[in-house]
Amino acid sequence: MSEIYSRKVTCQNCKLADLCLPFGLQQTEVAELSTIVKERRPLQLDDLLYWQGDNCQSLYAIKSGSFRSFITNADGEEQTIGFYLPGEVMGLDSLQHGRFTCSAMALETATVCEVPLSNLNPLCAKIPRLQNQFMRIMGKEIASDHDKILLLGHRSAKERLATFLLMLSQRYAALGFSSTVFNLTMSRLHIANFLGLTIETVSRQLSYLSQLGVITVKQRGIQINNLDLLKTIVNACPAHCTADVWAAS
Amino acid sequence: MSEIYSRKVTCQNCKLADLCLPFGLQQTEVAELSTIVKERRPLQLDDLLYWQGDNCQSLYAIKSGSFRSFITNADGEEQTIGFYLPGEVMGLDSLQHGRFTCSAMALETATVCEVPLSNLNPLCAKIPRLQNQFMRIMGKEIASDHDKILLLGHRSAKERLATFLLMLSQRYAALGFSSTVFNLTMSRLHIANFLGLTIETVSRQLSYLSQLGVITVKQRGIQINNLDLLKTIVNACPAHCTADVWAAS
DNA sequence: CGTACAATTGAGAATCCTCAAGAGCAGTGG
DNA sequence: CCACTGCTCTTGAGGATTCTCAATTGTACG
Repeated sequence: MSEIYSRKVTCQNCKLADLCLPFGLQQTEVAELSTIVKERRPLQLDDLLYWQGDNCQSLYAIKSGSFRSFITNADGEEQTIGFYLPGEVMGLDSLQHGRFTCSAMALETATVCEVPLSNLNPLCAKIPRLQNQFMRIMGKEIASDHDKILLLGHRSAKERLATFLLMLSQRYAALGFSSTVFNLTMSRLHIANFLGLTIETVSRQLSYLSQLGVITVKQRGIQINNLDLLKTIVNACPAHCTADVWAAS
Repeated sequence: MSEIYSRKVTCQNCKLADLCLPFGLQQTEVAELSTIVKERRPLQLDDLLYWQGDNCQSLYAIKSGSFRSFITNADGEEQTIGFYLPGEVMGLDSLQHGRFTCSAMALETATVCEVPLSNLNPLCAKIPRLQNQFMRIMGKEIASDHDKILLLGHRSAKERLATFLLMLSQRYAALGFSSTVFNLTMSRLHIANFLGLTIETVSRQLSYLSQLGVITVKQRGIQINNLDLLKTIVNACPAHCTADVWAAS
């Protein structure tokens, strides 16, 4: 571990560059961006990256590991808003008033690149390509949030689970990982909390998908056996469809 | 009508400036911004401002009226993502790939200011305050979407309706309109579609809130009689609470 | 090996949906 | 002015999905 962190890590040699702020930039521009990245910070499981209400000085790009963002309501209940994987940028919700509107917690050992806003803004003005990429990242966050709104507003428990797995699959694929075999870094409770379901319902739907043969579940381990069928369930499964209908296809 | 549109409309004399892109800018900067606003376009009920999949050349700031944004799925079903009021900017979801990921339709007679991206980006680089305000607007969109995710994932039908009305109330208040008396510009169907409910449930919950005396409903007309109680329902109403509990407070 | 925690499975209850009918309102035409 | 039509909205009854409560199983860790 220490060997990894002693080696100088820059945006130039980062494998995630194409998903992150450097995408589309020229070599010299990436180098310039790299100079403003303040710190590569390691975190452990359940470490808080930032807390709801904190003053936001920086955005955070995930270099490794995964995070959960959540809002704590007046009763102290945590309500999960989303999950973040490497290459994704966290903290964009704070740009409205300069304060984080949610908290971010590490789901496993993780590292983040801290990008101070006081440096990023001038650099965006100087490098139009960076400005464009930052816009793309914000647009992606908004489009992704719209997908979540669709998911929560218009899908049954079965579809929510299928969609959740498919989204993870696609995000892992974009990272160069397997799209069919991966480990969930979040607990059933976090999944349930995110999908607006109970852990029992999450467990039941996972069992159901497992019985169909679409996936194999072994604790946090997920294997997708039939990606096409999973997509079919995501797109067209009406609330009243039965197991038999889908088993037949 | 023609009289209004013949008069030169600029960002400088726009009453919504403080909610929109000009906020925080100096006089000369507002004037400069105003020159890139291409067109003030009037629309009628059910007119499409843009269509899902269209190439996005411009963002649209609402000057008057209201809009509904929605995604059409493979089966042709419309799924409402959100509602937009004057001073709000539409089209931010398209910044990821340059194409609109949803459609926008006028809920009533409306006018929008078209802001070409090809002009806005260079101007942001030139005017840091505009850059900052644009960031704030995008942050607001993201924070607002997070609120919707919370609403749909963690709230009962009763709370969803109460929250929906409270959010509208606050947005109207920000516009200088009454926060307690307003007309819904969207049908029950659109509300239901947005909240992930059926129109029957929406109607029932409105009746319920009406019986409690919290609101008075007359078709599209809404009057909030007890804003505090409405907020109480929004914040703390567990799924199993009964009418009596709330009537007592 | 025992404890603590996470996850699964089952049975009954509550919420919300589906289907159906009726009421209210706007617009049209006689 | 009134009846008719079409539409939106409301209200009711029964059914389906999901939640709640409870017990069991499985896994990790000391």
